Amino acid sequence: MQKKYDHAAIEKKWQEKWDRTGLYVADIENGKNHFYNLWMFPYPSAEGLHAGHAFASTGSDIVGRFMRMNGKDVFQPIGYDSFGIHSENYAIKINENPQDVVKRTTKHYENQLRCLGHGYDWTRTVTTSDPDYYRWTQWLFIKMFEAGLAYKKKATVNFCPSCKTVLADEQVVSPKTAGKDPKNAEGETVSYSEELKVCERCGTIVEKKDLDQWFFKITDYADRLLGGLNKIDWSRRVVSAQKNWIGKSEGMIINFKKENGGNLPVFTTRPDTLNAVTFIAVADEKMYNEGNTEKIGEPNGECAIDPLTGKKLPIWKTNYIAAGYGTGSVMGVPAHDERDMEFAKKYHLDIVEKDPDDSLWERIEKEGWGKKHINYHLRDWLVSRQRYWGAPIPMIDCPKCGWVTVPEEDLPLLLPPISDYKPEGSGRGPLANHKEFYQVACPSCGGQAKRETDVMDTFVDSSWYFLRYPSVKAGTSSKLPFDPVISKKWLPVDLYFGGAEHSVLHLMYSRFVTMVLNDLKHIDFDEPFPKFFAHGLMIKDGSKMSKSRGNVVNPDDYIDKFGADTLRLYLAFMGPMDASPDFRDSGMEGANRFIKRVWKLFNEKPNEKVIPEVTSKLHQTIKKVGSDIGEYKYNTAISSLMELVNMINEYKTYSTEYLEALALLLAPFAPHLSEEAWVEILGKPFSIHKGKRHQEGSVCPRQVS
RNA sequence: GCCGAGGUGGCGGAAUGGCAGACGCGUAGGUCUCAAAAACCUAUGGGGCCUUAAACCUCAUGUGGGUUCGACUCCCACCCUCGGCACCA
Repeated sequence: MQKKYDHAAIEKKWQEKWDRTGLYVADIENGKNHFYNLWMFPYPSAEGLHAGHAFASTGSDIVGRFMRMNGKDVFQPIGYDSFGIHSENYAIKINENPQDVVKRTTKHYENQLRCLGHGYDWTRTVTTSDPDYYRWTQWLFIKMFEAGLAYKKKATVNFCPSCKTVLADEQVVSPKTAGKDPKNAEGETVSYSEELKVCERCGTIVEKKDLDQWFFKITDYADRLLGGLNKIDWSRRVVSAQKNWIGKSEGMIINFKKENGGNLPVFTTRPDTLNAVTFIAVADEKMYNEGNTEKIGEPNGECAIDPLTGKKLPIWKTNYIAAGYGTGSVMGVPAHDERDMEFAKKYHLDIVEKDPDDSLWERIEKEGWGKKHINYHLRDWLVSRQRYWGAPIPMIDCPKCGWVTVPEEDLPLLLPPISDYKPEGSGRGPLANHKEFYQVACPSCGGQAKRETDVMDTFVDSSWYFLRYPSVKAGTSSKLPFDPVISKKWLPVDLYFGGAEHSVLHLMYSRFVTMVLNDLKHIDFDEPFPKFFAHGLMIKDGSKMSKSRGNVVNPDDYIDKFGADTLRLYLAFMGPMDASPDFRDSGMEGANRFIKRVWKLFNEKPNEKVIPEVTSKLHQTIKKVGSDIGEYKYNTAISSLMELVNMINEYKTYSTEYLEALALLLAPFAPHLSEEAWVEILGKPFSIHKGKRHQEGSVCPRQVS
């Protein structure tokens, strides 16, 4: 009687042994053939990991296992993006302190991740809300400030009335992108319109406010961020999204002289159409109304002079010019611009039909009317938040010395435990109610000064975490954010695996921070992720799996019922990793059937029957599995394994050669089953995940010859 | 409007110039069983031909053209879906 495959016992057994023997602990100091395999760390939510996380993390784990078996020293770390509004909101909801909630949720995540059977190095984890981590986030802020790349400025910014904090431009999106029904400040759902600008997190329509805020000067790096895209191997849609966001336009700034003196500069990408200009349009913020596409305007009473003809050009105040872009004014050329045409028709302005003249580019510069200019859509990164659960900004405002950094030896600047941590929406963070926090002596002159009471956005925390993993060591506190020797060896990340939803958020901020740290000589590379793979988003019942839609699938139930190997196999078999798979229960049975069939195969009475057809199929399969993993097409790798298994069964050729190879090929996808077969049935030395040719004490004959 | 990805059975998907639909799900029939489940076997794109069977014919990869001995695949035009940007001058 053949024994049944007891997935629960077998998976538990190997997970414990892997952990006990440190199978996945990377040799950071001595490893030579390094492969830094990184998956975007999750933020620990109350609900725990859902099937989308399992899909993505399994996709990353398969590559890691494959590389390890091929002799790479794989470093595959994991951590938690535990600081920030998402964790804080949940704490508020259940009326607990975020510190306690995070302790619980990270533990839950760890358990879930372990149950999936991923090969993480649990000796080097990162938790962004841990003082030993965020002291270095504060260090980063100080470095930014010292380099002149952090500044506080009063500006018109986006404010979310529900989150009661300002947002970065990148966190303001269309309702479609947010994946939520748009809501007004009172939390009522409003009718959908693509024009609406909402908070990426909660879907609430953002407000404009004039507030004093901290920015990072990412615009200084606009051109490098754009240029760097050409030298990295990233999914095209992400490259495209970053290009669009940076939004480079090449043109000219032309200085029109006003009739009564003074200049009026305009930015244009079409100086060759200067010969058809008939008016000047300037932005008027009072007329500007979000989402209103009806063009309105009125003459401001002045005129500018056309440098070509000397004619007077009326200046109009309008709502169709964006104040924050270019110079906030444009030259109106109805003949070559639809919007100018629409405006000119409505207000009966002149329309001059003239062909564009390329020689104008040169002439305008020669005559001194204007000069070439490159404009970017990208704005500086707003990093301060009027919330509690984040890294305090390490800055002190002294009436005498101005803004002074907290001395590095005083880091971490601890986030004090307070009970009134809920946001008020007053434009100030909860720490602003705590004198004992903000009343400090100026580190420079010793006089009475005031500490900044805003905290940093969670995207600052995650902008550098990948630098920390290799240098961190459990149970030790650090003297540096990252060790220069270790970083030189292990960074940049060899393969970054994650979702495309962070295209212009985390993925751009990380590139920016890396470039800055490179300029400051802390690291010797300027692209953190030379290879990034964007997996698809998991779909359930036709829409993106998300908590707000209530269509999340908890992987735990499936692990209980079928085991992690079945779940992994099912997730990997659904389609190519960059597609968006639709989660269905029905397919799970098929994956489980395959696991059981393979188990049965390993338990057949061995024979040494070798059939050329099967051998040939085996070799094709070996080739295909390897190349498919390299392209993240696990579905076809698995289907070829299924074909192989079908053929072995058909011919009843249970030879050791076939079974060993099958176990090895299956190991990245179903690590527990293959380990059990390898060690317990085939009698091979632990562990299959070291790969056949790289096991201690076992030398492959092929390698000897 | 601009940039990017895509469109193939009932479903997920395979095939990137050479037998379209691999592999899997589902469905139908069968074996086993007192029965069911599980497992296994067989069939499974549409239409046609045929007493039966083997076989055969024909249509079919979003639409319309083209290149080629041969096109899901390459070229041109268009339609639709998804992602990003957008009164950005």
